Amino acid sequence: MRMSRQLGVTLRQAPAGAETPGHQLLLRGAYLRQLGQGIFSYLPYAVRVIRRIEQIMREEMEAAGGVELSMPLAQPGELWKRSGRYDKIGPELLRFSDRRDRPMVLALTHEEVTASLAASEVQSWRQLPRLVYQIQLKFRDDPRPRAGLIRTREFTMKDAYSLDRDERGLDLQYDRLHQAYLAIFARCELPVLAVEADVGVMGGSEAREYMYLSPIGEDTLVLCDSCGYAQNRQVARAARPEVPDEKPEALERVSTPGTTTIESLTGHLAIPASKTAKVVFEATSDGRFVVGVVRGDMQVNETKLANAVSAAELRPMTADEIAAIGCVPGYASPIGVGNRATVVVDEIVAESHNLVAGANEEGFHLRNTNFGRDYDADFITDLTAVEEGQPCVVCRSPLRTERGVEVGNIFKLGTSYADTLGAYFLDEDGTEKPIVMGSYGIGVGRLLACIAEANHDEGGLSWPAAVAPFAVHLCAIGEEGLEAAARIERRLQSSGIDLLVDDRGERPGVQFTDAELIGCPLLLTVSKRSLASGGVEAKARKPLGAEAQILAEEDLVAWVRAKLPERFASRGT
RNA sequence: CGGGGCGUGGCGCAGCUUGGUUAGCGCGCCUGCUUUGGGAGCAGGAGGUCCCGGGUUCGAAUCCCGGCGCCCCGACCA
Repeated sequence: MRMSRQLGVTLRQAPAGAETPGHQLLLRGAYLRQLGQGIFSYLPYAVRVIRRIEQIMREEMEAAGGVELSMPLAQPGELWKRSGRYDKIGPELLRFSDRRDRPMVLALTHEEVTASLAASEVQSWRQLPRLVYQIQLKFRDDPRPRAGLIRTREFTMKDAYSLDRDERGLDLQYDRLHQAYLAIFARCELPVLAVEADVGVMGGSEAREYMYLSPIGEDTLVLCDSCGYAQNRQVARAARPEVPDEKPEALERVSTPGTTTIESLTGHLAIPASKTAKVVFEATSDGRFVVGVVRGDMQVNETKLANAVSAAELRPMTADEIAAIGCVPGYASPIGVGNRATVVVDEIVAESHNLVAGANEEGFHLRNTNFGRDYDADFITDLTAVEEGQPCVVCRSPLRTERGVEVGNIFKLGTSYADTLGAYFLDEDGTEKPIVMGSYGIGVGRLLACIAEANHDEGGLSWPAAVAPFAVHLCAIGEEGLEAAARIERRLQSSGIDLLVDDRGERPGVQFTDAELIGCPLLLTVSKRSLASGGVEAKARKPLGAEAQILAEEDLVAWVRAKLPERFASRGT
């Protein structure tokens, strides 16, 4: 590509609002422009990086047995009503009407269409297993896009769906996709950590997320350095503390004026927070009230609470709603709530004796509350949020937390989509069974953004060879340089080497700084001076400021191929 | 959705508190001359509904009201 034909100019200063280094450099380097909140145009350089990433994904998906197809972005709302997600998913699902006033949605993922295709195409166990994938736009009307491409509303995703006869088949594909994903990220040179994750609105039984560790990440990961335990904080567990073995004592009402927090309560009664219980009030989107109870020294993990009551999402209850179930904020407990709310008690609380809890009366608490005697629960489960330093559930070493960006995920979906959308097949034994599905996604733009975050220096971007927009950036300086550059361009291109030629006639300094900013792995300079010394100045982008060597034009192709083996070797070729 | 911030030529910003001549600066852009290996110099020039709508006023970028857009924190989330 000739730089003189490029649409988009490099910027000396990043537009205000670009916060992360990667986002700033993608804007400055003329890769990216923002059109609206969470909506971006990809300029020619970015498109080339995306093509490289997508090619890697295609190769690895094909190697995993996948076949590529393409499913629509705009879909009938009816389909989503059948799966139940039309009502389950909130405003992130963009809904609109077509000209005949029929409900439509922009897909934020493609389980429904896949199941619908499976229903019509798969009749026999002989047609299973299958793995389909696509690289497709998605739209998710996110309440808060951020950090450039890290979180957008419109985004391209490589999504794949597995279809199997049974759980065993799903397990096999799930493991195969895990390996494929590790291969994709490795080839993109993005370090990722696979962590166990919550299944969320996707439904299903098991999920894993691929995390690029970075402070700009929005997920908190719980890690154990000694045994390798790694889970998203949404599902992570710590080892449970010892619960003292006590005999239940008699319930006692005590005056505790002005103690609406655990801190003030423990101070007033001179007891540790671990001898108290506290309560959170949440409501589900279908109107159920939920009371969660954890020990006073612990925090509620909302994801766990939502999962306990099979709710897609929770919102805090209003003061009126709390009063309606007989509770008093600050002096609350599940005692007396009865069936006015779903009570979920953390397992540690359920095992503990004689905790101090609210009396549901302004200014009063109760000593010696005991689960089972004084109140009951609809569910007993782990509700606690893991904190840094707590002992690992596996090996009891202190846990560490870290931020991460989720660049990919894999889900075992099970049969829920097949059941709701009628995707059944006739098994070998003559019985009709639902197809067992898995779902596997990688955000293409987010992956590009993470690679940019992970690969830059003071000079600008510095792409891994496998995904760089061009293998070579050639600066043509002066009349002699331009003439030689045309020759070099023909020579490299005829050998299958893609290059960006800076033929703008800018001053050398401008060309050099732009070359470093754009970040192609190999930098060539041709000029009157270099020609006089015998050819072309050549050096790698990394490390910044490396000494260049002079190469004869006829040696360039061999040099490039030797420097970038990963770019010219693709899987299976 | 709650809290905070911002909106002035392509980009970055000043001006607004205390209303008052032609709305400024840096970068970029155009023309000419000089220069030509690390973001050139000189000279000349183009380019602005000061986010939008209302209001106050003799007069609004500036004050008031309403709206829109974007960013950050939180809630939420592939």
